[in-house]
Amino acid sequence: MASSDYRIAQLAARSGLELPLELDDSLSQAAVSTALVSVFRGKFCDAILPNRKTTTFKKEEVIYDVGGKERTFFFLQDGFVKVGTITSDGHELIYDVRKGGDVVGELCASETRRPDRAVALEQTKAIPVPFQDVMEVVRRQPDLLARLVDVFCRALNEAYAQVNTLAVDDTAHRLAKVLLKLAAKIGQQSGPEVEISTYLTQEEIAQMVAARRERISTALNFLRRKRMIQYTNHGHLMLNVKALESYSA
Amino acid sequence: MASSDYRIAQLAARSGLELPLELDDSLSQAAVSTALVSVFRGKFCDAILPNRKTTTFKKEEVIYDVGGKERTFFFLQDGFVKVGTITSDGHELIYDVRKGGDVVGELCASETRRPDRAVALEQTKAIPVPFQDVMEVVRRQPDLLARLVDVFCRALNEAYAQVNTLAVDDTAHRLAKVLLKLAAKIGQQSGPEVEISTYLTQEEIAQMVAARRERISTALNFLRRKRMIQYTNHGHLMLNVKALESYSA
DNA sequence: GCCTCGCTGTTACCAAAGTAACTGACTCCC
DNA sequence: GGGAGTCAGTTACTTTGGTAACAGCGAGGC
Repeated sequence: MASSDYRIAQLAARSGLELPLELDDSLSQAAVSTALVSVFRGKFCDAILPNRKTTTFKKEEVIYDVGGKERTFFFLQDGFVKVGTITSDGHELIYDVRKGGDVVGELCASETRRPDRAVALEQTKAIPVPFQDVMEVVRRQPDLLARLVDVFCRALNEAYAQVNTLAVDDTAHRLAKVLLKLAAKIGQQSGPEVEISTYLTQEEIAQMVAARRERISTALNFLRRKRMIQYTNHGHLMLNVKALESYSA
Repeated sequence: MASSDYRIAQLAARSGLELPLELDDSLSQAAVSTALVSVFRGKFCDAILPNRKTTTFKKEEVIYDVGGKERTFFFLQDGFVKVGTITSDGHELIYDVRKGGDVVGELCASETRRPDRAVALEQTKAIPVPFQDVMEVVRRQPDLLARLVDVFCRALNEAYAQVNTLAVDDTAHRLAKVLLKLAAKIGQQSGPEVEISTYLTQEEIAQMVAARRERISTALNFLRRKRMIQYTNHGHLMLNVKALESYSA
């Protein structure tokens, strides 16, 4: 049903038809998942971060890049970062978005050349820590082991979730899932909705969904007509999390 | 060039045309990547496995399933296992294939309900070890930490590689990459080629490639006509690794 | 103010992949 | 030896998504 709606919307877009703006009858309470918050906060930071210097990255600045050989984790203090790679055909592909309290760069644990890259979406403060130091701290304080394992395991889970959605969902459903992930990770409650306060271009969203920008434009409009999201031209996204969840399920 | 060949092959298949069986002029030496062999062999096994009992799983038997709540790793002694999940639309999706010396079930480290499943492709011997015991051993022998991290990090790398290929490659290229992965993981050198000795149906290969079985049939035939692979009806795959690598690059 | 540039929205067209349906070959079991 | 079941190969048709091209809009610089 939802799927065939979207198909009709696509056809309508092509044929220039205007769709009625149906009011969604589920006036839902948005709820932000706290699934992936700040796994490294607390003890880990206390143990590893004192006496290290913070680096500040400007918006758009590359924190580390594909092919990099320095084996360092970055503990994000503040700001937002996109983690992804450059595909063989030269396009950017975004795996994940992380924020203050998260770590990035963990893939250097087994590779000598980084397969991924991280770029600041906003001005971001991060503390670089050599991988060896991380291991050393964990060896000395074995109760931190669970935290370290958790970081990898969550990332792995999410990566598989992405494989799943790429394997079965169409663009609109993938987009809904990406928006929900953003809500959980960088969204802030704003009345009944969740707001994404950092501005993302459709191109960037397309890189997260793994689809062309044009499709994203159509799909965002579709979700907006369905009252699952709101946005204006260069404005912020406001998400109706409950509606998106029921759509993407 | 290679891509447009495949397109022509598809059109030919539709129109009933027969293509000339071009001889591939690169008489290459196959080389099996040893990237992912047996990370947990050696010290880890010595430390964790003595005095535990082996479980034997028959071909097709489920080792653990989606939704399972037991938090155990399985150390594979012998045999071949597929790791994957059941998608929301009820189809199986295969993430990975593992063999004696590898571990499966590592995702239980952060989830309470397993998101994945593992099924024996052949008769398989495995030693179940509660996650807590794994952590305990690592705490006691911190030099094993690197091994544990490596297991997760490699899996994460591979998962991202899968996201990449799903995002950019067509079916034939994804298939070539899956075959190379199989060669590296469960292949055995056989003269100039690499043989996949466990029999996989096209349906199973389709679940690894995330495409319909019919596409796989067409794509396998395409690769066979190009002399990149050999196989007979219920027979084993023989891979020309070098040719596949140059195709999938 | 005007102009450029980057972002969004939309279209017509084409290529890739899913769907459904059927055929033939082989295996296993009675 | 016959029949059922499973797997591979192929096709016609439909749906989805990528391609290319362009128009409108708004912000910022000159």
